[in-house]
Amino acid sequence: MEYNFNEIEKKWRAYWAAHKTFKAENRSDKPKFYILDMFPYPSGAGLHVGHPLGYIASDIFARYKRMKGFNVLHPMGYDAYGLPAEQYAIQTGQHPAITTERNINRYREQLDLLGLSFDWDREVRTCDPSYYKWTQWTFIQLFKHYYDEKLQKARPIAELVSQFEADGNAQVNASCDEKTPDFSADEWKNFSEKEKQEILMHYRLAYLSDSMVNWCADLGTVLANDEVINGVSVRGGYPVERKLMKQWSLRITAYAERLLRGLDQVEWTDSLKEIQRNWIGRSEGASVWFPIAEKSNADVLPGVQAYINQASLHAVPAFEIFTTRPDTIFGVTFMVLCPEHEMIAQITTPEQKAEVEAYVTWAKNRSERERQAEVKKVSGVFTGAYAVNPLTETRIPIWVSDYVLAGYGTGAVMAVPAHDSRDFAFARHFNLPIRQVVLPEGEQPTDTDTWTESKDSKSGVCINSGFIDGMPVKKAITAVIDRLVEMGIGERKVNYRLRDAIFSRQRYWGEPFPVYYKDGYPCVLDESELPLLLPEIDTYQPTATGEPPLARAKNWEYKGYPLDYNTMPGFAGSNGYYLRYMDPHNDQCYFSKEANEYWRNVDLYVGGIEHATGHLLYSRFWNKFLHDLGMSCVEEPYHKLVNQGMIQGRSSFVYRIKGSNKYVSLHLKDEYETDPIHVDINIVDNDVLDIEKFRQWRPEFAGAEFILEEGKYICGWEIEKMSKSMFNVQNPDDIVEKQGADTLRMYEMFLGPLEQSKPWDTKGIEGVARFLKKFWRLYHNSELQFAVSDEKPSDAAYKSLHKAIKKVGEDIEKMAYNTSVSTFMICVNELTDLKCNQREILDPLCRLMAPFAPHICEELWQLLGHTESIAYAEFPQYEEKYLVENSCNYAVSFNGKTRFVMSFPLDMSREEIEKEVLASADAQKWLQGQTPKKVIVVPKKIVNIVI
RNA sequence: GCGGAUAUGGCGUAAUUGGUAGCCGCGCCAGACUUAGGAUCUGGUGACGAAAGUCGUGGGGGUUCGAGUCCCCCUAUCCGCACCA
Repeated sequence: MEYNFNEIEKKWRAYWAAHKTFKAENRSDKPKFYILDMFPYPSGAGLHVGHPLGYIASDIFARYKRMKGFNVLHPMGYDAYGLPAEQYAIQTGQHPAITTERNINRYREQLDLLGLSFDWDREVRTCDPSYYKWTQWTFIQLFKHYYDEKLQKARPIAELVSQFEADGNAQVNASCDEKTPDFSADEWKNFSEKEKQEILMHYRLAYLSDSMVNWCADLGTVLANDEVINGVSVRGGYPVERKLMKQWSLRITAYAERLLRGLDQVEWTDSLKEIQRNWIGRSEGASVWFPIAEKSNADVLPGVQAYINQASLHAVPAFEIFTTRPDTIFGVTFMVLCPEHEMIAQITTPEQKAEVEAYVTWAKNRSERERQAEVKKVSGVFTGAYAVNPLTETRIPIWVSDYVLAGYGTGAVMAVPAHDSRDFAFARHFNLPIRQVVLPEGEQPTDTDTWTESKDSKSGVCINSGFIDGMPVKKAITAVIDRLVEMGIGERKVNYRLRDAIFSRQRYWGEPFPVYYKDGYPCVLDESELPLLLPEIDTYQPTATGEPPLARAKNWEYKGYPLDYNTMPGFAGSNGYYLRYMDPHNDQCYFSKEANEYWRNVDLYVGGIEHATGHLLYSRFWNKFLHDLGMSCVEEPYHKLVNQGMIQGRSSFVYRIKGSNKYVSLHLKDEYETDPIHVDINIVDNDVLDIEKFRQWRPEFAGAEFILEEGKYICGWEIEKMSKSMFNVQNPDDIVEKQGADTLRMYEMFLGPLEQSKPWDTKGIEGVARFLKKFWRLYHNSELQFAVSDEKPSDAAYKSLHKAIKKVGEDIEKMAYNTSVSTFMICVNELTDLKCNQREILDPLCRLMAPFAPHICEELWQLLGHTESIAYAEFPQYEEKYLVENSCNYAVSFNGKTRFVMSFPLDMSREEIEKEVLASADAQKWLQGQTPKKVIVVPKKIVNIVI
């Protein structure tokens, strides 16, 4: 029989489905292996060849692990909530559930064509009530917990309440908002219920607060920081502005340290870990309180300590700054507040009031985009007020400028113009003093007036710095912090760039919050009320009064109290999906303890790098929280993570002569003025345009004329993103139809290293198709009848097979599948040349290739007489004895340049090899009578003769 | 600006980790079978050269008997972060 992939693939797809071949059991004596793909958002466009790249790679690994005797969990599902379905609903009025369902079905059809060994019985969809019940449930737990800094763990909020009742909050060491007030036990007891709730909100891990959010008017919703790039939304590219809104947030910052430390325990690429480290942005330094100077015009204010001691710091007007370089405090010549800083109004002098207000208004109204675009432009205004530098006891002016960010540290900085480029630029622009306090090694102090930029101060010794003069930077940092602590105005502090995750979206297509409002403060539903179903509404727009779409829902209330109008963000559902796969049908709990303790965490996670700061951070946080609750037994959810590269498109172009409907072939185009026009790659073969199809392609090309070269129209090409608009999309369905799924699988792997981006070459796949045909023919005679003999194979055949087993085995462990495919090609070429058709070779070869090309291998496996699926057959083991060589080809080089090759027995001594090489005619020719200065013989490798 | 990665034929890539650069495939060239080929099979294919040979892994230095691989400097491209105090 000819290799009929269509029939074979159809047959085995049906077989696997009918036999539930890839069903994973939660109890097994086998070791477990959990291999997960980042589940897709089912878009309306369907899959192109780039999407399955990771799925195929993980599938090969899953199939390999099964053959190695592991109980493999390899599930798939859908990240089904999200903006595109809702945007489409707004445009068409169609319910997003309907379009989502349709897209999922299409995805499933396409995925099924690829022979992926998923356990579909475990499928999850984030928009399914039986799934989002647990997303809502986790939200409720977050609401009911706070983070205990001492235990480094989430604890029930009730424990916090007991502490408040006993001692107030002075002794409490918990993650909370900056503005959390201090209170005693008595005060707590006298608070009203509403006041108590407001206090607790400062501690909850899911909390409602007025926060500065990224408001995207075009999408009608707020966005999390990772959903905004360069001041515009990641989805759609709409402008984003800062706005103060009451929103749910998740206190992910409480976990910053654990999120950072956990990175040391996982096998991710360094670049990905680095992205997360940057995003978390830990910096060590000091928090320092600068007192506001009293109404004194003196430049030097001795006795700061006495001034501070007059009252507790909080009574003296003062503001807090964060610095990583407390050692430069003697170089502080002014202070800068961000325009949003709440003390501005309080400290600004009457004379400066108008100017400051104008600046603040201007700065606040600028979009993020404008602000970021004009980073180099210096702007600011003097408040008229002064602070006291507590160490120099001098009076320093307080300015307002938008180069200080509200979102980082305290929104206020001590400016050290000599050693900070931004402070330097500001000082120069407004003519403020610059004072050098760090002297790099080997330099002499210079007049700061002559400087054109700030001086690096990473290392060196302190100068002009009072008691730390002469100290190296590192020592000075400690010394200054000690002094500040002593004075009662500072402390060591670690600061993070990471912000809490804004968790509300003013959208319809997402999980409703299990929250109602009683007397104006939020309460969570009882767990028994879950899931809180997403209600039906008439239209998916905000209301006339600007309320989110859920405000349109009828009876959207609980026991007469209004329910929350927001829904959760797109990333909510994906946070814990990997846990739910372990026990997807459990309606009593998120997942059972047994299932979790068996599957533990994901051993191999495959997906795109685009989730580096979103999903991968939130999901780790979510899991750590569930770990604190004693539910998820392993703290890091994804042990090994591989980011697959993108498959780029190879676009084809025709060149239209300007102002005409005439097209000139690639190599002649420079003789004309032309415009390149994208042309559908389906009407181009090997860069040759099918002229007739081009004329039919679109009405405007119907009358096209051509200037040909050698009778052909040659198209130009360029590597671009694979996208419909560039007409360079390859549809996997078409390839499966034309070449087969096994060919597609192997070709995707053959393109290059998994983690690299590489273009899709429409021609290259034919080489893989030819290879599979050749592979098939190994098992067949010239009449194409199945013909495998039981004769003893030759040594050469054994060697060829075992070379391949060794290499492929090593490659799979490294996921270096591109070299595996080429190894198969080499092996099949060799066996074909050897006319090998022996069972002892072809049976293991079939198993070796089964993870890559499962359909054809199942078919051959059956022809070989096996009755069980090859999916659980034993992966072949290589035996060293077939690979032993008794001679080696030594490359003989002169001064490092290879000249010829000589073969010697492996056990030949260096001396003998040297003698024989030098005696050979080839060597004599190159020596030309000279005596070699030195001869290097590396056994089993090379001979190098130095002359 | 900071951090990370990458750079090898016309193209995608490979190189036992310091030891014969270019495996495998595409493309290209030639041949076979064919009425025909955009099918199939066989052989060739880094550049220059008639050949002997010379040159050759982004560029420049270095270490070494020997460097695509190690070290230093530079260039280009991609990615992440970016007024982060």
